[in-house]
Amino acid sequence: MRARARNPADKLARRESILAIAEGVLSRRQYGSLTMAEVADACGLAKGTLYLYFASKEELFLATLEREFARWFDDLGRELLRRAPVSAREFAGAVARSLAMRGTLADLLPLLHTVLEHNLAADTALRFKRMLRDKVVTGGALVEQVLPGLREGDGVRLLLRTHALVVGLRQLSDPPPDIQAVLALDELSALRVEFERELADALAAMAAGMSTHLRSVGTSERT
Amino acid sequence: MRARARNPADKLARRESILAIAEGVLSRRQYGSLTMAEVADACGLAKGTLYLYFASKEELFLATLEREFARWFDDLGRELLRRAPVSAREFAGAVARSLAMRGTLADLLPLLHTVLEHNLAADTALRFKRMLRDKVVTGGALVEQVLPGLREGDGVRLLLRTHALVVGLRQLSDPPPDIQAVLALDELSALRVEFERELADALAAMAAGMSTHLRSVGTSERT
Amino acid sequence: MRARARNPADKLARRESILAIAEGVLSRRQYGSLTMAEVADACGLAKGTLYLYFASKEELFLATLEREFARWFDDLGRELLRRAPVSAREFAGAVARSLAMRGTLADLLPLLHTVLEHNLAADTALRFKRMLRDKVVTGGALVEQVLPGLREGDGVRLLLRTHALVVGLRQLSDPPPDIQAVLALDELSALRVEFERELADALAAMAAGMSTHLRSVGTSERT
Amino acid sequence: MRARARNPADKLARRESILAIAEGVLSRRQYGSLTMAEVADACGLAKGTLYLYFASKEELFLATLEREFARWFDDLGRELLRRAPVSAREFAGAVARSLAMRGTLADLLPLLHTVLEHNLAADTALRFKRMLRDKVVTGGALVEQVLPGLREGDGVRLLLRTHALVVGLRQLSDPPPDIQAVLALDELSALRVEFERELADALAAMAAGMSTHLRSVGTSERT
DNA sequence: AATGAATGAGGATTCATTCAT
DNA sequence: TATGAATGAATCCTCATTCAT
Repeated sequence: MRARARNPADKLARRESILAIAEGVLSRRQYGSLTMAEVADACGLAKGTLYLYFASKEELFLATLEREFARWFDDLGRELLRRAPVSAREFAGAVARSLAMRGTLADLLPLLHTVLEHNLAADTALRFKRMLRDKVVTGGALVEQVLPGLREGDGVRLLLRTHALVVGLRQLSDPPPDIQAVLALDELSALRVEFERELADALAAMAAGMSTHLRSVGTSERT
Repeated sequence: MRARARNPADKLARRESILAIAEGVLSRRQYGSLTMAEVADACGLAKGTLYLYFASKEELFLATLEREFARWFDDLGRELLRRAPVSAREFAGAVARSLAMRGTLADLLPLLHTVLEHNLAADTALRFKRMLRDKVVTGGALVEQVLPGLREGDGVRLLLRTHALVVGLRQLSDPPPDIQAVLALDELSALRVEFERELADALAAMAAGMSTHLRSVGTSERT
Repeated sequence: MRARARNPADKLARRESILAIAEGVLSRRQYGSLTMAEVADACGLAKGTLYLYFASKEELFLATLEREFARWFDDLGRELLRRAPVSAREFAGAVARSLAMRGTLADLLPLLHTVLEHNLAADTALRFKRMLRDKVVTGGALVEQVLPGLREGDGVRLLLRTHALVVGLRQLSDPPPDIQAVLALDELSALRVEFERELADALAAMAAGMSTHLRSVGTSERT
Repeated sequence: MRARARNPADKLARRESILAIAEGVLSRRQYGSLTMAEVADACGLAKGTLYLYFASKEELFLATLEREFARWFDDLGRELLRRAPVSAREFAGAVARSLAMRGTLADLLPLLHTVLEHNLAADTALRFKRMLRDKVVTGGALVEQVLPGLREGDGVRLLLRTHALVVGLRQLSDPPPDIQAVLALDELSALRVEFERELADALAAMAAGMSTHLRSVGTSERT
C-alpha cells in the first residue's frame, strides 16, 4: 500500500482499493460513527492521502455506493437478460436475491439522501446523477423488454419504485442493535421484516400490479 | 409559556405544546442542522427545560413523529371506513393525499431509522414500538376489511410496505437544495419524482398486485 | 473559577478575568502558536466555555487589545492633561513611556490588521472601530489642546501616526528569538532598535515637524 | 518553464522567474490564504520544484521582498541623487510616490516581522539582514548627503523610521475587505487613511522635525 | 419546575514539506 | 533537475447534555 501510485493506472487502482477497503470498514461500523482516520488506517494510508482521492467523507462513500450500484445494476441486467422473459415474481426474486448478496449497497442506499448527498461538489453530484440516469434509463428499457405487460415508461418507474422499496424495507429490517433487541420481543413480531423475502414479495406485487394484464391500475393517466 | 407547570395536566399540556412547536421548527429547517437551542428558543423555554420533558433530542422528535403518526393513522382509518369498500386505487389515493397534507410526518419517517432510533432509552423504544404495533395491527385489520381481495395478514403487510414506500419515495422526491438544483436540469428529468402522485400510483399498483383477484403473486407461501 | 457566573455582573467579571489571563498567556507565547485549549486551561475553564464569551479566537484577543487600548488611552490622556501644556518632546516621552509599560498592547497592535481583524462578526468589527474612533477623536482634541502649535485636525492625525509608528517600530525592535540572535551580531548593530527610546525620538520629531512653529511642512493642503 | 535548468545561470534565471510570478500571485491574494500549490501552478512547476529553489514558503516570499526592497532602495537613491538637494517635503514625496508604485513591497513589509521572519534558516536570516544593513547604511549616508540639516546618524535613523511608518500606515490604509466595508461608513471617516498622502505628510513632518534647522528636538543625546 | 452557564468529547480538513522515482 | 504522491501534525468550533442554583 505504501508504493506510490505514479501513473494514472496505479492511481485508479489505488482509488479502487480504497473504495474496497472503505466498503469493508462500513460493513463493520455505522457510517456516522466511522471516521476518516479509521478508513485511512485500514488502508495503511495517511489521512491526508485519502483527500488526494476524495474531496470529502461524503464523496468517498458516494463513490463506494456508485461502484456497488453500477455493479449491481449490471449484474442484475445480465441475469434478467439471461432469463428473459420473466414473470413479475421472477423479476422480484432476482432483484431481491441480488440485493441480499450486496449488503453494502442495501446499507448505503438509505444513506444516500440522508447524508451522502450533503457536502458534495456540484460536479460530483452532477456526475453521480448522470450515471444514475443512464443506468435507470437503460435498465428501464431492459425491464420493459424482459418483463411482459409493462407499458412505455413503466420500466423506469418500476426501477425507481424498487429503489424506494429497498430504502424503506432495509430500514425496517435492519434497525440499530438496541432496537433490534426490542423488536426481538414476541409481542412485536408483527413489526419484524425479513429483507429479502419482503422485498421479493412486495416487488412481485408491485410489478404484477403494474402489468397491463390487469386493468392498468398502477399508473394514472399521464399526458 | 413561562408559567410553571405544576400539576400533571399542565405538564402534559406543555409537553404537547413543545411538540407542536418542534414540528413547526422542523418544517423550516433540516433535522441535522437544527439545534436544541433553537427549539428551546422557539418555545420560549430554556434549553434545560426541554430535558425535563424529553430525555434527548432524539426522544423529542420521536415523540413528534409518534404524535403525527397516531393522528395520521386515525384520520386515515376514519377516511377509509367512511368510504368503504375501496378499490386499490382509492386506497392509494387516500393514503397519498393524507400524507401529502402532513409534510412533517413524511419528513420525519425517513429519519426514524437513520437517526431517531439511536440514543433512545430502552423503554422509550419499547413504548414506541408497541404503539406502532397496535396501530399497524388495528390498521391492518381495518384495511383487510375495507379493501376487498386481501388475504389474512395482508393488511399489516400492506401497511408496512406503505411505510417503506413513503420513506423511499420521500427521499427520492425531496433531496437537499443543492441536489434539487442539479436535478432541475432537463437531462435529469427521468430522475425527478413527485411525491404524492408517485406514491398514489405505486401504492395502487402494490395493492392491486396483492389482491386475490390476481393469482396471488404478491405473497409467497408462508408457513 | 469553577463557580457559575449567574448574574450579568458575574458574567462581566468572568469575561474580564478571561481577558486578563489571555493577556498573560500571550505575553509568554506567540499569538500564532497559541491555542484556545491553552487559554482555556490557563483559565481553568473548558474550551467550550470560552466560546460562550467570545465568538472566536480573534474576537477574544481583539477584546484583549480593546481593553488594553482603552486603558492606555485613558491613562495617557490623564497624564497629558496633568502636565499640560507639553512640548513635542514631552508628549513623545509620555507616549513612549506609557507604551513601554504596556507590553501586551505593543505586541497586540501589529497583530490587529494582520490577524485580529480577520474572522470577525461584522458588528464586532463595527463596535471596535467605533470605540477606536471615539478614542481617537476625543484624544485628538485633547492633544490639540495640550500640545501647542497644532492645527485643527492635527490631533487625530498625530494619533494615527503614533499608532503607525508604534506598530512599525515594535516589529523592528522585537523580532522573533531566532532573528534576535542574528541581530545581536556586532556587524548588524545599525539595525537594532530600542523601542522606547526610538519611539520617543521619532514621535518628538514628528510632533515638532507638525507644529506651526515651523512653516507647516507636515501637512499638505487639504480641502 | 518546463526546461531543466542545468547550469547555474539557468538556475538563477528560474529563481528570478519564480520570484516575479510569486509577486504577481501575492498581488491578487492574501499571503495567509495563498498556498505553495498555487504558486507552483502559476509557475507551471511542481510543488516539489519550488523547494529546490527555496527552503520554505517564508524564504520564498522573503526573497520576493528582498528583491523588491533592493530595487526600491536603488530607484529611490537614484531619484534622490538626481534631485539633490531636497527639502523634507520633497524627500517625503519621493518616498511616498515610489512606494505607492510598488504595492507588493508595501504589502510585504508588514508581513516581514509577523510571518516572513519565522521559520528561516539562520544563514538566510543573516544574509537578509546583512543586505538590509548595507542598504540602510549606504542609503542613510545618501540621505544625509541630499537632505540638508540632518546630523550624523540621522540618515539611518530616518530610514528606519520610514520603514516603521510604512508598515504602520499600510496596515491602517489597507484593511481586509470586511473591515474596509465597515470603515466605509460615514461615521468612521476619521479612521480612514490614504496611504500615499498620509505617508508623504507624516514623513515630511518627521524629516522636518529631525532637521537641525529646529533646535534638534528629534534626537535625544546619544553618547 | 425552570434556568442557562458550563462542559468536553469529537473529527474533518488543510497544506507545508518530504522523498521515491 | 523535476515530479507529485504521500505525509501527518495541528486546531478550531459545535452542541447535546448536565447540574448548581
